[in-house]
Amino acid sequence: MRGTDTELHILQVARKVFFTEGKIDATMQEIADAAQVTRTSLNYYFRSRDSLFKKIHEQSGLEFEARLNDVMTRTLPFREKVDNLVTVLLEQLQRYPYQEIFLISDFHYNPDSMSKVNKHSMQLFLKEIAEHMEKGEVIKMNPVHFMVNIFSLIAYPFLMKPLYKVLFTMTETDYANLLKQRKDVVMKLHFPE
Amino acid sequence: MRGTDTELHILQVARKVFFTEGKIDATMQEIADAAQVTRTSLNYYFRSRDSLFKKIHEQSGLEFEARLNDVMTRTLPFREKVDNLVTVLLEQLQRYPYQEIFLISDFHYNPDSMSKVNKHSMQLFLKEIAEHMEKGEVIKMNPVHFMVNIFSLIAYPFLMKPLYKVLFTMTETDYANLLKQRKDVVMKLHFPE
DNA sequence: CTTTGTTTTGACAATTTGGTCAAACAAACA
DNA sequence: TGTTTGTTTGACCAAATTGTCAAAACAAAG
Repeated sequence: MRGTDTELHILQVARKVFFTEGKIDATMQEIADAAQVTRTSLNYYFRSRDSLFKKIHEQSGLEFEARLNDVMTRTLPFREKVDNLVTVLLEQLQRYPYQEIFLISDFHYNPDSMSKVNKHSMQLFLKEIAEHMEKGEVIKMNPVHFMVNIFSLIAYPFLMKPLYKVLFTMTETDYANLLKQRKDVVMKLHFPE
Repeated sequence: MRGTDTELHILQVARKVFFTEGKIDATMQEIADAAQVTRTSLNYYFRSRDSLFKKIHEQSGLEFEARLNDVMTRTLPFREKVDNLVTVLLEQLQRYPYQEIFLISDFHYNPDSMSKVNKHSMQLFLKEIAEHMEKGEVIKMNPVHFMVNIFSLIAYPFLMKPLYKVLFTMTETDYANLLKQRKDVVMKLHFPE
């Protein structure tokens, strides 16, 4: 596989194994197999498992954060802004439903990994939410609750898919449809008719 | 330590390590230390790590499910019923915030572990929700969305506590207060004035 | 065709983890 | 007191996993 950028390829595959398939404790061998390289190659490109994981973790975190920042800081009518925010969330979770879980699990072993999160644009956005609540465009509540609501209502159904499919007796496509409707649910709950 | 019920003690400690502290891949040694017994004792009482985990998993699942069923089938005014449901959820997540996550992670390796979930009382409750929506007591939507909303709005903030504390720049007590307000948020969003 | 620097590979060592076992132990009992 | 029963322990082994290394394979440049 010379010539093609193996390093990038491995990163993408590993990311998929971890964050898409949710194989939280995938071994180097599993990742190597998935990427169709030998395990030794993994150590050649990335020193250790830890190093590989950290790289993916960080890269993914930054990427996601950048997209969120992007949406939150763009000048747009508030409702559209929230709409875009939800879209970004949906896309992200479609691709990497387990990323946040990893973040949280990892936290117990690297408690400082959170500290890098950029809080500034969130603070600005919270203020913006408050303003639009004043104007009556949005249901009134603590803006933090508003954000927590959006994240929760979108992310959790993705996480719990295996369980909820059974609990509510739904087929794969049923559940996929349900997920598609989530944006609508979120918007209707928070924006008064 | 004869006389005292070591087995039960170990179960409780292990459960705490797994589901409360979120140490998703705690080793036998870690659990042994936490329970202040030797690792060999763990194998004496429970054959293997797998067996120990399964026992906790199953026991916890049944316990939680029983509490949910209990609430959903009790005859009560609908609004109080939902109120109780949320209370049960809150208590459960207060104690074992990571239980559901384990369930999901585990799913990849034991896909059939979900099949035991009791779907009957959920189906009944979904019908009940629909009826009360007809009467206009609850915001109208697909009852499945209603349930997913409740679970999501309550559970996710518990899971994401480490991240959200940082993201929203909150102290421990600030966040604890936020969590206390979640029931109110859920109710206000779904029950019209 | 040879040289050069990079990539890939297989064999190996080190570590971690889970599980077994026989011996030691303590309490209950004959 | 000596025996039985259930519990605890430390010493082992086996399997899985990670990481290293030197040699081989390779592609491109000279």
